[in-house]
Amino acid sequence: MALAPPDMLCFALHSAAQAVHAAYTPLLEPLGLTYPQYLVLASLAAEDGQGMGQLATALRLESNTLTPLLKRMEGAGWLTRRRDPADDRKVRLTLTDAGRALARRTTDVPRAFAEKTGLSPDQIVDLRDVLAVLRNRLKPAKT
Amino acid sequence: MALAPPDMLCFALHSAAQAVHAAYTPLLEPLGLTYPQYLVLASLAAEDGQGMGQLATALRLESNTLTPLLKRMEGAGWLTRRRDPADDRKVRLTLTDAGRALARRTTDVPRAFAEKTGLSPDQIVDLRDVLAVLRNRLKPAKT
DNA sequence: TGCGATTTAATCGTATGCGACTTAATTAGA
DNA sequence: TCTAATTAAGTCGCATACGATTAAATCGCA
Repeated sequence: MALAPPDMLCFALHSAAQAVHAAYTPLLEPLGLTYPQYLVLASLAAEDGQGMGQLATALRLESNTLTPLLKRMEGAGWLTRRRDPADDRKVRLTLTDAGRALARRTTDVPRAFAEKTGLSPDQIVDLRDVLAVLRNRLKPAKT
Repeated sequence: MALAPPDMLCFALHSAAQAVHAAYTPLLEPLGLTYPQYLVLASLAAEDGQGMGQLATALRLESNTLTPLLKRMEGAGWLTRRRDPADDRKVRLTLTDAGRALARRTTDVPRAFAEKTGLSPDQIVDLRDVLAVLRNRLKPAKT
C-alpha cells in the first residue's frame, strides 16, 4: 500500500507552511502586504540598501520571482530600485519613508503569530533550527 | 531592530517547504509529475474513488486549486472525473490503469527523499508529527 | 409540496515560484 | 587590448494557491 499524504513528512511541511501563510494573512492584509512582501520588508528593515542578489540569497528566491514582486512594492511606494553606479548590472533596494513606516507597523506581527502557534519561545527556536538544518541539507545556500 | 527572515520560524518553514519541493522535483519530473500531482496520486492510490471534497480536505486545498490540477491529470490520462450518479454536485475521482501504473513507479520516491534529508526514521516521524500539530492548531481541518 | 438555505464545483483575478532563455555589463585571459 | 566567459536582472511560460463570486444541485422545513 502506498504511503498517503497524511503520513508523509513532505506533506506535513507543505501543509504547515500553507497554514503559516494563512495565519499571517489576516495580520498583513490590513497593511496591504502579502507574506513574501513582508519578508522583503523585514529583510530590508534589518539591512537597508541590499542588492537584489543579496536579497535573493537571503530569501532563497530567484530573480524571476523577485523582480515582479519588487516592482509591485516599488509601485506601492515602499522602496526604490536603483542601478548600482559602480556596477550597472546590480540593482540596489532602498526603503522609502513610507516603507520604513510600514515596517514599524509590522513589529507586533511576529508576536501575534507566535501566540497563534501555541508554542513556547524555546519550542519555536528549536523547531526553527531543525527546519533550517533540513533546508540547508536539501538545498545549500548559494555562495 | 526588526527580526530578519533568517531568525523567523515562519521563514524557516517557508524555505524548508520550498527546499523539500526542490528535492522532490528531480524524483518526480522523470515521471511527468509535479509535486502536488504526486500528492493527489498518492492519495488516490491509498484510497481510490475519492470525491473531490474528500481529496480537498485531505490535501487541504480549495476547489479552485484542485479543479485545474485534476483536469491536467485527467488530460494526462491518469484519472477520470465523473459526476456522482447519486449526487450530481459531487465529482468522483478514479485512477486509470495508467494512473495506477504510475503510482507503482513512485514507490521508491519516499525512501529516496528520506535519504536526502539525512534524518533517521524516528526524527522524520517526530518532525512530521510536530508539524502536523502546528498546522492543525493554525488551521483546523474542515469537518 | 415548494421554496429558501446550503452544499459542491467551477470561474475569474491576482500573486507567488521556478525552469529556460535573453540581454546587458563586467571580468578574465590569451 | 580584445574577445570569450561570467554575472546580474529580466522576460516568458507554466503550475500552484487562494479570495471572491457564480451556477447548479440538493436539502430542510414550514
